[in-house]
Amino acid sequence: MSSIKDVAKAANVSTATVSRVLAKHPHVRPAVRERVLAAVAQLDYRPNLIARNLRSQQSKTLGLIVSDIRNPFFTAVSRAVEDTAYANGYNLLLCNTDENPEKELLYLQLMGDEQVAGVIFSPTLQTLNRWHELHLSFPTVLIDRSLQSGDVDAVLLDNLSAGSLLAQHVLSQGYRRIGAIFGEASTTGRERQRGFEAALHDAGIPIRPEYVRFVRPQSEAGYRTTLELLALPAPPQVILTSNSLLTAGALQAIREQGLHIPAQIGLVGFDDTAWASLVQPAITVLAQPTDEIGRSATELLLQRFADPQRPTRKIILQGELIVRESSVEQRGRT
Amino acid sequence: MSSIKDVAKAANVSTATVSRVLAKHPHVRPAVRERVLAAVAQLDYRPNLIARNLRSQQSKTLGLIVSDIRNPFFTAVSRAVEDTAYANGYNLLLCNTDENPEKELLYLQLMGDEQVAGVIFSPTLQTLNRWHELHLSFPTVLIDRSLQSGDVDAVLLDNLSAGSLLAQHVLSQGYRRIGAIFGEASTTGRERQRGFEAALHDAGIPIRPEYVRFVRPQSEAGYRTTLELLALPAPPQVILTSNSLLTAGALQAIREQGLHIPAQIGLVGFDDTAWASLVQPAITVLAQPTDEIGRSATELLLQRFADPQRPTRKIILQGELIVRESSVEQRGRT
DNA sequence: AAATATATTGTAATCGATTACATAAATAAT
DNA sequence: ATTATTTATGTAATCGATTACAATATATTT
Repeated sequence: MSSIKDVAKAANVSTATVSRVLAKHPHVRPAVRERVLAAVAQLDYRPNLIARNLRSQQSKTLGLIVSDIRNPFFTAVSRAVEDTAYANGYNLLLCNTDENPEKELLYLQLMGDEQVAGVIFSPTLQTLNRWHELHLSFPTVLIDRSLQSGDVDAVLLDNLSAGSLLAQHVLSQGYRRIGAIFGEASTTGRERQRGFEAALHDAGIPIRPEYVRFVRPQSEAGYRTTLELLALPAPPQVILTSNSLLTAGALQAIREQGLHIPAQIGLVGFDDTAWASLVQPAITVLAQPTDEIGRSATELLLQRFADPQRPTRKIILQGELIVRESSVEQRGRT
Repeated sequence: MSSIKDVAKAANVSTATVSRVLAKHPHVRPAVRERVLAAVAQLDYRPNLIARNLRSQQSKTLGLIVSDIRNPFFTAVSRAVEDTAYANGYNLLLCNTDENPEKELLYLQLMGDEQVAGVIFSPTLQTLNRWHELHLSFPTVLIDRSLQSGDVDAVLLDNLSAGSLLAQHVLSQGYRRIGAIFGEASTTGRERQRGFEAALHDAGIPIRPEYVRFVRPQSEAGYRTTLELLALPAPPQVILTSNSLLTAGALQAIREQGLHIPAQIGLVGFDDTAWASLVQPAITVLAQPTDEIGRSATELLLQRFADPQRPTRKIILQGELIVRESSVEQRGRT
């Protein structure tokens, strides 16, 4: 590994001159520039980024902190984040927190220690509530979840509308007894629930508390809760889930109970995963614009680097309702 | 941000002493240690990892270079890699190459520039062929794909056995006209094919070239190729695919043709994705031990750090055949 | 008590790149 | 031709932590 000193020696100039050539400063004689470039090529010199970072007090690394990269939503977002990051000369440090506030704090601290330029983060409610005690040394863009108060950059789905849209859809299909399973770990579930209930309210449908559940956003919980809902004296005619893991669990439970979708029970969920259109019947979903979420979040962060003073911004993106067979026409039912 | 100098000043000692206290060196008077620790706590001092890395000439970062994190195999592996990395005090830099050899070279170079401690890499055939020209400055563990010659650490599936196992399974189910779609980008597809053909050969079944295809390992190619296979004068009775994206495409094509699985056409594939057991009929798959692959690869890398001289090692893991409904009993067919 | 060993702490070099400042050389202006 | 500018390059400080070496203080041995 050759250093800038080796290049300087080989080109018979000072390290300062080498640095200037590489940084494309003006005021270097063409002849000298050529000598330096030749030495660089000759030695196959590559600047040491660690040294550069130390001196410049900033790195070209972004952090991405999500609960679990295996959640298809985060998988898709992370890919978009990486693409955008690399396109702008940044690399990506990845962390999984499992919705564990302690891990979140640990990783945020790590990001500080690593001197990342900034972080894209999907926090739990707990960490969100302590946000102002944290005093992070780097800018952050929240995704998927956010504070009520608008003092952090964020890219979010319009969860209220999304919840409403899904609810309106099942209502329009004639379903009246509507079960719903939301994630409990984040603000997202709550907001989707509010949209959901608003739609029911607007349609004059009473909300039955026993139909609305908040659980850990995992397949297993979706499975268990669906069985509970189906075991009610008057089970729901359709089940709405607020993330794809819950949907998978619900689907499994419905299958095990031998119920036919959508004739005996409807099913709708969030996130257009690979399998939502592969299962039969295909699942109606509220698709999130994952690519745009990842890209916008990264761009927001880059803009924040460019102007630390500018007012925070919340980007609210709309979901897209993709109607499939799992929630078809049910008019005439009770 | 306070530096070690600030701590030294606050504790009225030299920076060397602060460093010693933090590194838990012996030979520091308890009283001084306390003073330093108090100053550290007081100032909320955290060592600057960049400076530490520069001085120690090594970082605590691993690189993970895969073709696309959205491929469920890599998603699962990456999670295991992260867990193991973090458990050992390392963080993870993530790159997606899209099977593009230029991107691979670029990212390998980046890893060098970032002075990562090591890299876990799933390379294309092209890059593998040029491996010895590369002269990487860091140790590497290959996953999923490898060189014939055993001079790089690697963690691999026993692809030959896996291919055989799947082929034997469909043979045992009475299928005789067997179509197969393999990925073309890597050695993996070739090996699975060799296992596949060996099993057919052992069973005395002739191999029909028109049934065996090599394509880009993507859903779209799986779809197109399946349509081609189904359009043959004597279409295969079962289709074997060598990764989950191909399986998804094949499934879609079969569905579109209105064919019944497994009565009219069987389907088997690789990787036990979330959806393989959710679709109906559930898909028979050769499951890869993704957790173990990720963990082993990371551990292999850590062992390499500990002993750069030790001979390279190839860890060959066995896949598990999970028989589901997509490939049931077909005895009596022609 | 002197000599020797051990414990404790500080000074300063080091990692590799960047850059403020100084200096020298070349050019332009008077 | 002399002075003022501009251009080109080098010297050395800097980023923050680690550590070889030196220096001093304390303890142990004889």
